[in-house]
Amino acid sequence: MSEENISSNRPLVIARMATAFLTWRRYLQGFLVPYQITLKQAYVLRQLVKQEYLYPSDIATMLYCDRPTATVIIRNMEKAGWVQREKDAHNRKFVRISITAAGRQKLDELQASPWADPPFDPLACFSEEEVQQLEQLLDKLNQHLKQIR
Amino acid sequence: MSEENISSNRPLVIARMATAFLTWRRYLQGFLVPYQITLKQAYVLRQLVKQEYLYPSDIATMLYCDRPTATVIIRNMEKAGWVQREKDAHNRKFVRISITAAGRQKLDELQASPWADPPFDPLACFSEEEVQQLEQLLDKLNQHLKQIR
DNA sequence: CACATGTCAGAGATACTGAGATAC
DNA sequence: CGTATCTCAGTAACTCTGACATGT
Repeated sequence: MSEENISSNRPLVIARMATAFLTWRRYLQGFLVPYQITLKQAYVLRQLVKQEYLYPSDIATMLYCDRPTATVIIRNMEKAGWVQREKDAHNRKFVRISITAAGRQKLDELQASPWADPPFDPLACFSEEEVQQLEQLLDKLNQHLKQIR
Repeated sequence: MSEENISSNRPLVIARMATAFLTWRRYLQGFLVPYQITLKQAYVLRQLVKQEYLYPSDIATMLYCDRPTATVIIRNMEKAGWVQREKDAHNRKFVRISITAAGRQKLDELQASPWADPPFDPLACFSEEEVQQLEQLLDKLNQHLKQIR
């Protein structure tokens, strides 16, 4: 998106974040093409290895999507055999999503790909100080944007 | 996307830009729901009033998508009656996309909605100086990311 | 009952690949 | 001929709305 792109009049700043984000996303996605997996799915796998299990609503939060959307994404991953779902015995209105052996194997493949360690460093143009500056500004922004919810 | 979200290991910075961007996009999209138009479509309309006509490849660049994707988006807008396509008389391999009367009317409606002038200012948390800092950092980043192409 | 979690159905916009027609 | 623009077909993932079943 060249300039104001998706956003409204004033916040060209957000448009620039969009450009950077989308560029980076496309770059990473390119590495995953041979592996028949999407970025979101790969991200979920990466989280599941650390967590033992997650609830669908956790995944929705992580992926920044609605719960019905998360259901679809989880279903696609279940079809691929990477995750499984089980009723939570302690609270039966919850469902535990956990990674399978096939899912672990898939993630291992991915970890050996450039996706896990991209040859291009997006922050190479910055000094350490600038990185911290940017981080702080973005944190402040996201904190502010929480009011939107 | 809560934290590293869609991105790879190191660049949590980009993940934060994703969060901000997606939050803002969802916020704006919400205003457009009653109008039966998407953000991308509204953005294209806004550009077309200024430009008299655009080529599909221009639109692809603006929307940060491939040309086939732009074709689909343009087709959807043509179905809705907001744009029309004509062969470029000077260079017949080009197609001119221009806004119709119905498209102008639609955009007029939108301009009266909060989409055109959102009540929430995403940058209200920043001083003028910080806004400029952020802009500069983002420009630098995008400049750097151009090497990816 | 209220509330939250998860699912389903359905629709639609988006995104990509691969191929091909057309024009320069 | 080589290149660029645009389109089409087909596929698939994502996204949302609205409704609903279930469990606390």
